[in-house]
Amino acid sequence: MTLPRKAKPLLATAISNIIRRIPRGRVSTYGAIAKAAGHPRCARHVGRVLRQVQGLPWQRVLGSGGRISLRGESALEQRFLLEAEGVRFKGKRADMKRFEHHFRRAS
DNA sequence: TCCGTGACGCGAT
DNA sequence: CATCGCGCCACGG
Repeated sequence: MTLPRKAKPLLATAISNIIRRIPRGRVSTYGAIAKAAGHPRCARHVGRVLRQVQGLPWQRVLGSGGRISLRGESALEQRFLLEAEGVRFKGKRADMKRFEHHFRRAS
């Protein structure tokens, strides 16, 4: 039976799982996460997922180039948390050369 | 179903 | 470096 099984792509789940793979002391970007999750054009959704889903290492997700996308105090907290786990910054951006996490095909 | 809304990204100015 | 504009796309009202 050609079951029109919707099997929702569950973008939120895919994205959440990817984010959970970022190890302590390393970071990634919205775009890279969307891509690794199999939804290369859904960078904007990564942010939404981070707000909805609790328990994710949200502080390890940065904007392109290692920039913090949050504003105000949240931005300060994110930077504080990252530096606390060893991530170093160069001006306003994290040193991606050394701290960006590169996802692999099959975890 | 249509419409506004983003924790975005990137090129142009 | 700071801004702007536009494409992108799942969600919720």
